[in-house]
Amino acid sequence: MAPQLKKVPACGPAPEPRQEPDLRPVEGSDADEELALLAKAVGHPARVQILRLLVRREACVCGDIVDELPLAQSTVSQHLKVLKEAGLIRGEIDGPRVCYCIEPRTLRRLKSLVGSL
Amino acid sequence: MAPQLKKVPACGPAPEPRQEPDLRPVEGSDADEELALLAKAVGHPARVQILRLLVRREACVCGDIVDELPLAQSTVSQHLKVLKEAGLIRGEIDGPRVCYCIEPRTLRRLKSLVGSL
DNA sequence: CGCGTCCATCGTAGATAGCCGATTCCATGG
DNA sequence: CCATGGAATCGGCTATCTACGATGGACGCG
Repeated sequence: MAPQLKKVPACGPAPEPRQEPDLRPVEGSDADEELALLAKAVGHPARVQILRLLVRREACVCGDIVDELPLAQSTVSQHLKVLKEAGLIRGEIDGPRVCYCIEPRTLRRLKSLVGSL
Repeated sequence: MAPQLKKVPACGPAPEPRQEPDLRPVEGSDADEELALLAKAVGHPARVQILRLLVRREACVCGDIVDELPLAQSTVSQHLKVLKEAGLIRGEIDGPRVCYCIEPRTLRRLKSLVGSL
């Protein structure tokens, strides 16, 4: 049959199954800046909700996020942009839609930085 | 005369040596809100620096924080207020000075919430 | 008492964040 | 080709953040 005619979600849940140790330091002014940047991105309930959505579903949802949140489409799009700029999520064009998924590396990085406190 | 003339730092490093498990859930809309609030408080480099300072020194520093940061005293005071309102630090009056220290419970809570992502 | 120290708060100004409706962009489907 | 629908961006408004100097209150010392 066709190679894939199903809903292959464009951005897979695990493009890197083996976890690199992430050599960057968790302290120092650079790390402080990085932690502040990531924390700021997480520092809004809607964005936490989006992150949770994307973590929960291994697959990446697209505009379903808009339906899930009590916010206008444009507002959700802005929150997605913030998360994307922080490197916490990734968006890929999947045909007519856009597919978002978490960036596990950055999420792990955030956990490391918070854990270092 | 003076009950204690030693430099007892007013807020000890461990007022609760045994760690309660913290029964609150790490998911749900309440948890999302809580995580967003804490993350927002951490979402500034100066505040990350302050937290690091207070974690590093088990003892609580007071206005030394001002000397440590390249900011005006009033600005530092505001950052301290933000952290205090988030419950991440605690301030106690220690004679003529004010003594700040981290609130280990809240910090642990933050780690739990971030870890749940 | 009067002074100096330490810290919080006030007032202000500029920047940023959050929200929305309206518009634009763009890949598909007809 | 144009039409459609999902998504990003624009414009504008309000609210919050960040920073600072200045003011004010609490405390200990001389």
